Formats: sequence, C-alpha cells, structure tokens
Amino acid sequence: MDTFITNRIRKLRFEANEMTQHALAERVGVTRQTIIAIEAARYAPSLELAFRIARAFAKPLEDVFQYRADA
Amino acid sequence: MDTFITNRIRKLRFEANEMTQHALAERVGVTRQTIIAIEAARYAPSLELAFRIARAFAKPLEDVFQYRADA
DNA sequence: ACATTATGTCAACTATACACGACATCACGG
DNA sequence: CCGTGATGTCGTGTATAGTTGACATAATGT
Repeated sequence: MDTFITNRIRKLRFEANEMTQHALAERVGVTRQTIIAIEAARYAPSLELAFRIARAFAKPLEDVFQYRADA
Repeated sequence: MDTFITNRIRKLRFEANEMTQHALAERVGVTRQTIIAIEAARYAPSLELAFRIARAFAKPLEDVFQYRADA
C-alpha cells in the first residue's frame, strides 16, 4: 500500500542550482511543508501540483514522478 | 478558478474500441461516478489515478491530461 | 410493452492533500 | 558564541478526491 508514487525532486533541486525547498515551494505556490512531505513521499501531490513542479524544472511530468504498479 | 486540468478520456474511450465508463472504472479501480466526474472535469484525478488511466490507454500521462496555466 | 445497458445526477460519507503556526536540529559565518 | 538559513516534525484545521446507494433518462433489443 503506502504510496505508489516516487519522485526525483530532491535530485532535480540540486541539479537546478541547488534550489532550496523554500524556493521551490514559492515557485509552485505551496508551502515549504508540502514540498518536504512530497519529497519524503509521505503523500503524492495532486495532479495539478505535479504539473507545476514538473514545469518548475522544465521537465516532462513522468521525468519527475514515477508510478510503480505493484498494486 | 474551476480546475486547470483538461483531459481527452472520452475521446480515448471511443478510440479504444468504445470502452464504456464502467469498463474503464473497473480497469483503473475506481467507481463509475469517479470517471464521470473526471471526464466532465468536475475535479481533477489524483496523480496516482491519472497514471492508472493513462496506462489503461497505453498513453503517456501528458497525452491524456493537460495543464492549462492561466492560473 | 418490458428489460437491459450506458450515461448522468444527487446526497452523505470517508480519505487525503495542503495550509498554518510552533518548535527542533544542524551547518555555516560573523 | 551567537544569528541565520535550510531541513524536518507535530498538531489542527480546511478543501477536495473518491465511495456508496438511489434514482432518472435515452437507446437498443426481444
């Protein structure tokens, strides 16, 4: 169960000139705690937020978030 | 403002041998009402469900769901 | 005329994404 | 030694995704 969504946000933040969680949060319009929770995969973002995060990194969505289907 | 996610589910259902809403719902593990609401864009699916729907059509996620960013 | 299938609506509920404030830790620079 | 920035936790509250059951309607078939 857990969550079936993984992500590469932390990696992409460091590749993107070491963008901080706070900076990313501001860019995509959520709070710092939300970015922390998503990075830690405590929960998956909404589809809309996933799109905004992917766009913040100028990457296709499936490059940032992966779905592992062992349902 | 409404929702910023649009989708091509209805079109893809008919292209996929006229798959019914009920059949799609079963394939992705949600109820029929959920598919109706998403098709009608009354709300956006979760990221996880979006991945499952895209996979049901064997399409990349961004082929099924679009984000329009006039926030 | 009746049954069935596909689509849609409504209301009440549960689960979860996200906000907000407070507080803790660690690294770094002055 | 102290301040600040970056990361993380906890608790509580709100918004929204998704469920369930009931009911409506149009289209098709027998």
